[in-house]
Amino acid sequence: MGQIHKSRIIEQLTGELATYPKSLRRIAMYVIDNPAEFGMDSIRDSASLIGVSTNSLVRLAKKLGFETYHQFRAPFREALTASASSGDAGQWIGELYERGGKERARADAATSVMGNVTDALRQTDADSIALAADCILEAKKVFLVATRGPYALVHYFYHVGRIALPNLVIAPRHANAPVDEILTADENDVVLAISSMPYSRETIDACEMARKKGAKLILMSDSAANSLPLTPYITLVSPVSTPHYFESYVGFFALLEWLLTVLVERGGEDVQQRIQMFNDLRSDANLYWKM
Amino acid sequence: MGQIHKSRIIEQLTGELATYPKSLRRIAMYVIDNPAEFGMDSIRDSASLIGVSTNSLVRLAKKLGFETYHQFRAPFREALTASASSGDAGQWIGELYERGGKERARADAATSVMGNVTDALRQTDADSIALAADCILEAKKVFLVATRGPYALVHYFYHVGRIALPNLVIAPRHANAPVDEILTADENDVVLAISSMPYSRETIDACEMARKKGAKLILMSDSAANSLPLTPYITLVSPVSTPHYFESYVGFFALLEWLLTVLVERGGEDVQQRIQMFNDLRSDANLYWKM
DNA sequence: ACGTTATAATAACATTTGTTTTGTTTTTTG
DNA sequence: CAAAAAACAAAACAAATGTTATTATAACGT
Repeated sequence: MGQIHKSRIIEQLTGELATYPKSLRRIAMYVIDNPAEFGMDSIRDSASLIGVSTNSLVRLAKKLGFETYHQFRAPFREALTASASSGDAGQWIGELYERGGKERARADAATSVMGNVTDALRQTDADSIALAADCILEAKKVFLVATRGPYALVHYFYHVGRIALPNLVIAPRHANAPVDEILTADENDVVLAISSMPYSRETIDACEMARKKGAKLILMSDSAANSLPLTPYITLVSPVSTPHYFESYVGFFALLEWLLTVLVERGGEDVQQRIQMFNDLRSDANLYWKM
Repeated sequence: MGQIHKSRIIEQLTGELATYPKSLRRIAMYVIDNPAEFGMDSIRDSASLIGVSTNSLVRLAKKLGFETYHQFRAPFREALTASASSGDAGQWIGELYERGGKERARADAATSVMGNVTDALRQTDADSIALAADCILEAKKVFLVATRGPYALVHYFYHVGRIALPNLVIAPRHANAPVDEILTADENDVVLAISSMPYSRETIDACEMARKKGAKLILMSDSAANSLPLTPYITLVSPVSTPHYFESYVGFFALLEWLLTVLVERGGEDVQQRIQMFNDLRSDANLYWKM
């Protein structure tokens, strides 16, 4: 019951986000991206984390039709306890912790990495992936846009995906800016962009150009709310946070592999034949080591 | 982190349960059986649900060594938010599977991605990672070798790692074969190679050259046994198998992020300062999008 | 049985949390 | 540009939550 209400609230927030004034919008974005923390924290904690006053939270609750802030937060709390009761997939991590010492550090690292992967897979629904796959399969051209860290992800996607799809283009190539490639895009094309907050300006420029040209935008980001101004056709969300000094993209990587899987599936017989052909050609060309 | 503390507390409660007096025992049983509710509810709610007074809960907290009831409950709260974001991938996959048909294939994809990450982290012990990190930190130069799919992994490792380590070199560069770079390697250097069966001949050539020059070889592979002829100094193993037509490198990716984490940890203060400096320079240079 | 100690409930207290009020700033409208 | 309306933060207020003190009860040893 609570689950449903929670998702309905998030849906409403997402839809009405654009019409909200400054503070309420910041709250809505925070709630959309951090439903668990929002459910757990007190009104003061949430307010200070978001950077607004407490009664801004109360006003948003009233605006959404709730009598009190309590009623607004309640569905998020129920969702928390509901999700906690189901399976413990990562029990082995806890056992690691028991051993202490280096194993404990390993448990921390594993928790963080595993958490991002499972979160990415759980938050993304199969329909979004399927829709993205269909878009990509139907597109005339697919531009892959990313800079810095996520560029490696795009490279991987290109390397595997081009076997199935002859129409992939990595956007920043030939020492160009990404936007230079997107100039040739049109409404038959798809742009797949990967970036996390704070967004790379180059990537955003490319996304905006893509929308202007009428191409469909598939965005992989760590925040659904922050990406709304770009009006993506599909948004695939994965967390990137770690307890350390850099961001973790393993969640994105997992999503990309899932997307590749679905692409091959939906591509049908001929795609699978193409893959087989590639592999055959490679071993003929003495690309593999013989022991 | 919270997950782990929570399970330790529950373990303690379970063990000492028999020695507790009546009220404390009732509380302990309740907490063991209803950790989620206990984490969510207020002290009065829990007390009335259990049928004891509020300060019985406080006494139990003190008995367990906590300063306050808050500290006693905190791990359970953290575990709640943690499980909401990462806990029940298994359940979610199970639901997909129930639907049958195409949904079942998608469940398989998610299962295999998750499984590869889990196995990679579980099979690799912390000592190997720590040893690899020390080798890399002490090396004069570190050559990163990979071709095709894994090249994206090396690119990512380079992108993040060069912030901490100024001595990284991607081996296949300037349209060279990997082995061309390795020609300059010596016994003070380390070669980090990534490849899965069947091994890329180019990568293997580079590895053999590295050994001949006296450099230490760190190999990431899907098989420890098959890599033995290369006499690697350290072998990091992750499965790459999927039920589909291509290999999954998400396990390697997870291992690399773990290695990066340990590198930053062991690199100490100056490495962390370098990372901060990089980030500052980037935002100064208008590389990030302002909303 | 008696006194002592441990355990527990009640109630008083202090802190935190949610709500409402007030005044100021920002935005909108004429 | 000025007036009105909306949005907001700060602070006052009330309710809840957590903590401590007091008192009563149960368990234990001599």
